[in-house]
Amino acid sequence: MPKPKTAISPTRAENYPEWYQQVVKAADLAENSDVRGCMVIKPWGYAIWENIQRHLDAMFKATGHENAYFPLFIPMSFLEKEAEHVEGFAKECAVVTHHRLEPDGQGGLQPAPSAKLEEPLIVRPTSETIIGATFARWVQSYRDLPILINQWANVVRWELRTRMFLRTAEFLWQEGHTVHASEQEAREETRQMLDVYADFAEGVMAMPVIKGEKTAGERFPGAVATYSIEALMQDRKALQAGTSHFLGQNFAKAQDIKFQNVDGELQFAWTTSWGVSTRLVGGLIMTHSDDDGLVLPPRLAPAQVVILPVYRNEEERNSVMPYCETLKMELTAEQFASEPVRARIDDRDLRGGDKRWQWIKRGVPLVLEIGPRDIAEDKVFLKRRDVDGKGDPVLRKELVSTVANRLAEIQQSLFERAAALRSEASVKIDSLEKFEEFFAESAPGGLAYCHFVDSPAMDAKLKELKCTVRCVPLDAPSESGKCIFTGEASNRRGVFARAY
RNA sequence: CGGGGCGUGGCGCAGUCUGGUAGCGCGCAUCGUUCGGGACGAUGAAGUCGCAGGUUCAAAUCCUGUCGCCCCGACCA
Repeated sequence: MPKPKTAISPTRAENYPEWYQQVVKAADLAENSDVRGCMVIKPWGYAIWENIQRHLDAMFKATGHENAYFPLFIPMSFLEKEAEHVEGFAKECAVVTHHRLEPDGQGGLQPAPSAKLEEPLIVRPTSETIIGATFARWVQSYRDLPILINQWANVVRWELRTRMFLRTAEFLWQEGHTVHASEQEAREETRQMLDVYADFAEGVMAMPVIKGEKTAGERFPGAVATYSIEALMQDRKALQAGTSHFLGQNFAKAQDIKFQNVDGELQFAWTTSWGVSTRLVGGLIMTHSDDDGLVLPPRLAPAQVVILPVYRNEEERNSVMPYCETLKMELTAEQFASEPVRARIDDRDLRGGDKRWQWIKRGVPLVLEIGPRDIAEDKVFLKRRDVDGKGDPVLRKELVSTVANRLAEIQQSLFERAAALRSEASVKIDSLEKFEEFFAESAPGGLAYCHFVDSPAMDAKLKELKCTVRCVPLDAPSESGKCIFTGEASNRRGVFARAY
């Protein structure tokens, strides 16, 4: 049987969405569950999420936030308090109506009519309302502010069409919720957390992002302003990777979050909320992976170095294994990005080629093979995941002293590769004609920077082209121009793209 | 909610039109030969054919009902 050229089939070029599914499967990240739209996150995928959590959590704490936990259930009436919020989420809420089951008389179960809840509970799609109601009790004086809270949780949004990690009915995330005495402070918080997300995405995930503000149509329901980080995937579609919302006094008024200021006057507080989810894992996959499977940036890799012992018999094993064990200890004594290098030995009773390909598909940055021949020369055989080729022999001593540098190099090169794709796919467009060409069905697409003014005409055109306005970049220079859709005057460009 | 498709060992499928002993590939287990880029051979374990009725001497196959899943659309802070 001829060896397939690539570990993943189809390739990205052949069928990108199918390639994505196959990578998730081949890398052992997750699988579909018995519940529609919900996935089982497997150990390798969950370990990546844990690394994401660990880094973000440290960044949240470094900016003064504390973790807390609020209920999974929210009384239905809470959702009704903020009109726009209802509009946004009501259509996709799971509702709990009973608290007991009973036999249905046909061998099955049914909700007991006598156990019907007086007021239905919804499973949180996001927690602004319940957290806001709680905050209302916590806040009385300006001395109680600011409140800076984060929670790690699961939420449910009954999406009709789901894709693993990118959009699932239940997903894991963190949601930050803060309360401030002044508008300015709340606005600064919103922007600070957007910066945290961007720093994390670029520094830890090696995923370049654009920081920007959402247009009115794309705003979080109930928010005054929504900011996001937007990343470009390898198929040139954009992915919203994180959002930070300035909620103004909307939720404070809806939920009665009031305090007395220095002058004894009663005022509504200013709130923010911000979140990222397991969708980041989807972004990670689509930013770096190739036709042999997942490619992990070292800072998030559950294992940064995997050692594969090669031996044919017990005698060889007895010399190879201790060599590997010592090497592993030497490697884990090294530091990369202020953490011990994560190395592991794969001594499973599997064929060598099989094992090697498993780790390639799982995206491990460095894979080492060590057999009697290497030991004789005090070498290891090193394969770097992000570059083509079989690998090279390296002196053991040299490997140990350079492992941190090599990981840093991979981290850097992944970022640069992604940034290069993005700049190649980014263009300024100043006419509707060019815009239509750029987003034509047959065109590769990408990021189009255009002058625009929100209008029904624009919405219609975007819908026709299956394209969306992603954001107005915060670092966009002010320049005068004309909206490509209506010709109205505009002083800033927005980013347009097809999106997930 | 509209259109289409599919439910058969762990996974992927054939068999259904034309009713007659449930099959194939992968995976799994054992043994042997192999082994530095995805091995090969032999043997073996594993399925009440989504569920419930009906027709029939006989149903994976035909009929009725029902449940579930997938794809396309609509929807998607």
